[in-house]
Amino acid sequence: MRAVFFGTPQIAVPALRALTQVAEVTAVVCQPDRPSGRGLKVSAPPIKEAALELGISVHQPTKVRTGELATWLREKDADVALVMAYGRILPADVLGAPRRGAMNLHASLLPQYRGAAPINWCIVNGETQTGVSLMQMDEGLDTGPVYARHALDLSDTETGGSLAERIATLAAHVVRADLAAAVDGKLTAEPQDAALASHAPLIERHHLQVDWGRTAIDVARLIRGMAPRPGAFTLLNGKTLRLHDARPVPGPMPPGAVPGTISVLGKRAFIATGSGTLELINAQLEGKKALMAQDLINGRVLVEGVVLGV
RNA sequence: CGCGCGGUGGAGCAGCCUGGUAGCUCGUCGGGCUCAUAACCCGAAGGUCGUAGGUUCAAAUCCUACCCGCGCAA
Repeated sequence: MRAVFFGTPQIAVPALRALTQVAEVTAVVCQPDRPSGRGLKVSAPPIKEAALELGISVHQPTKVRTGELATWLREKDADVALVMAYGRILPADVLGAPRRGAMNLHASLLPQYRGAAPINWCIVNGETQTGVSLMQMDEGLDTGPVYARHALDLSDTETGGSLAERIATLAAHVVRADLAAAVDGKLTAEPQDAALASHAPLIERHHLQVDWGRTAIDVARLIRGMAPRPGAFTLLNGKTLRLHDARPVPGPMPPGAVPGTISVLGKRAFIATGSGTLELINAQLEGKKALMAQDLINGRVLVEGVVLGV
């Protein structure tokens, strides 16, 4: 089997490595090197690094719809294009270029959580299960027929980061277990039931700001699902306070506390919410490193009675 | 040259603007107190104030350069 891999970030690296075990990977396609980070230094996507290490040639088209990419891909004479977190919606001419088209590894149990950020949103929404789906790509957003779904149980301590690692590993397993059969036509792709579909949109900054009027459980899920990146946040005296870890604690709310109010008890910090109390475990003030609650208390970043969110 | 913040005993911070004795909350070690504690009291050790220059009688503090960490934005 000859394959071309499309992907960009770290999460797709294990799948690429797995693909090299079950197919001849003739090329890797990823997003161009871009200025990024502090100082806008140009940096290469993790998939590029991995591909070069594996001795595979890398293609980084700027545009995907000019027809050039489709022509390039046709010349590769591949049986399949395997796509995971490439970062661009591929047009029909590209999808149709390999003999068996393009297949996608998606980090959810489709048709749930179609879209850009299924890993984060499923934790934020308190799901107990998610997984990886292998599907035949069509022109829609994660709408193609599904060959296989592999499920994963979520604990109430799962974070976006920990789940991303598990998803990456599982995706690699799916490549080894199901890809060849799908390409050979031994697996049938079942159409998704659109009535059951849900959407996991690209995360924007307004999604990340905590609303202390929500319940402690909701806030904790938001923090966990967005940790460690992109990270939920609140405001502390007008500065950004990124929230890395927190958990709801049992017991009644302090009477009459305004949501967002901090109370310091010994070495621990508690925050009143719209319903229930949240213990802050780890947070980071802008310009500073991430600190445990005790350090924030010692340094008087967190003091009794301060209200978060303003 | 994208914008901004920071580097002070083991941890987190204050002090810097308005140069002149190293401060606070903890931790550690020793002693004491309490039926008990998210405790409390007494004492001790521990710091080239990121690095290198400069200004000055005197620099954590003012000036210059560099190194490192972080937030935002992409």
